[in-house]
Amino acid sequence: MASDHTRTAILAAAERLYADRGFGDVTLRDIVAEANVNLAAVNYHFGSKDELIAELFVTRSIATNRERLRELKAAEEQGGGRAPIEVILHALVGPTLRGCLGPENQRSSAARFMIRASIKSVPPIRRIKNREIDHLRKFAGAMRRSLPDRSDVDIYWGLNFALAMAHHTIRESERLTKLSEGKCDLDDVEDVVARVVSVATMALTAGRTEAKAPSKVAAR
Amino acid sequence: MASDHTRTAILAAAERLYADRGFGDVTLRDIVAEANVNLAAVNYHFGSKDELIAELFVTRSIATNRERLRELKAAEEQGGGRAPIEVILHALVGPTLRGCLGPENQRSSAARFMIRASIKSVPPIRRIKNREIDHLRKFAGAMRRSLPDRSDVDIYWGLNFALAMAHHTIRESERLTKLSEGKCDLDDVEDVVARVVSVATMALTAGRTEAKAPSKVAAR
DNA sequence: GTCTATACCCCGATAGAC
DNA sequence: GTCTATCGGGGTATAGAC
Repeated sequence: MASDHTRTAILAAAERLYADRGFGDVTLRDIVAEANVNLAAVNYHFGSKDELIAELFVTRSIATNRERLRELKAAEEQGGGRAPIEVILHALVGPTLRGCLGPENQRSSAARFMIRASIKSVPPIRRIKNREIDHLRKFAGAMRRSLPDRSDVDIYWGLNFALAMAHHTIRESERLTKLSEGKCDLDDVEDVVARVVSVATMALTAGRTEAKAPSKVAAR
Repeated sequence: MASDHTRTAILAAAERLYADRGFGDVTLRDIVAEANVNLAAVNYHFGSKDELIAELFVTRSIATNRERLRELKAAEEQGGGRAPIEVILHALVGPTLRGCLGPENQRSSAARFMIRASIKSVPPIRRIKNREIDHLRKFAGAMRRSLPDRSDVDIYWGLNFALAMAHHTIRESERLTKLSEGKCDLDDVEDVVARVVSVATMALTAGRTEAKAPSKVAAR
């Protein structure tokens, strides 16, 4: 209880510093100085630098996944076990986008930490992401129930593209702002969510893509 | 001439080792051992570990961008300065996907290096990517000419989503394979290209997204 | 169980001789 | 251009104090 003051102080200091300066530029010595604890305490409580990062990541990650499933479950219950595809996609990408985007000046250090994590992807984070497959399978199942005529392959590609748009937009938000000279407003989170959901829905509902066509288009 | 044998040997060894084991797990000492050169030679020729990685990345990156522009130019000339949107998108994502995907067993170490680079994104690589904005602007221009009725904002979002799908599919190809239990065939590159182009085209040509709608859907 | 002091080893970088 | 030697600093491991 009072005893994990050290542990908590390390987590708080680490999250703040990582959010501000990234993983590579923050040393454990920086963190322990900020938290006013001893260097060895990090290894005692977390085992290694990577596992400290992992701990921060999972905490936030679990919260997002819980919110995703909450929205998904609510939607399927309301629809009698079969939700509209837009609503499923909304549950999939909404929590993630809402957790990382939004007005810059009010972005929590937790949010900025998650953006860094999206970009850098150190080993422990990839490990955790790979364990997320079971979580994604639940969405694949809901999508299959929503679109029973669609092939599994199309479902998976739709899921992949939805996540692609959400994560890439977070990862490269700075570049998109620069490229569009500010015309793309990344602070309007609900607009971004709507755009991603809209495109992903089209991908999943449009007449079969004639994917196998050679399409030698523009091949010199 | 004979003098840059050292330089070349370092580049070759570095690319191979980074492709196999990633940036974090390969030390300069590993590289110089593989290349049979002296440790200090790396800093003499490249300045730092990061700049060595950057050199490898730009070489490959420039080749891809050249191919992209070649396809774009050919398409616009053929269409009298105005190419179909599918063809523009094909020129945008085709070279990148072709350079990183394909049958696993025939993937060059250059290709595997670029996949690592897509995932890890060390500082020098992000620096280079930010310089790519001018390159992307050329595609935005072509897209605007192709779809003159579309707003700039929609053009930029379409461009963003096209790149998102391409890069995310490369980054997370392993996860998609696992998730779909092999049903999504990432070795069939032209199929992947066709899928990305198809979805991005829909995103850009479908009736205006009613993006600003609050869309309180599923909000508990 | 917690926390501290300290030492270890390896990494990237550099200086200076050749 | 190339090499040897070395430096500062990073993460990690351990021994022991509370």
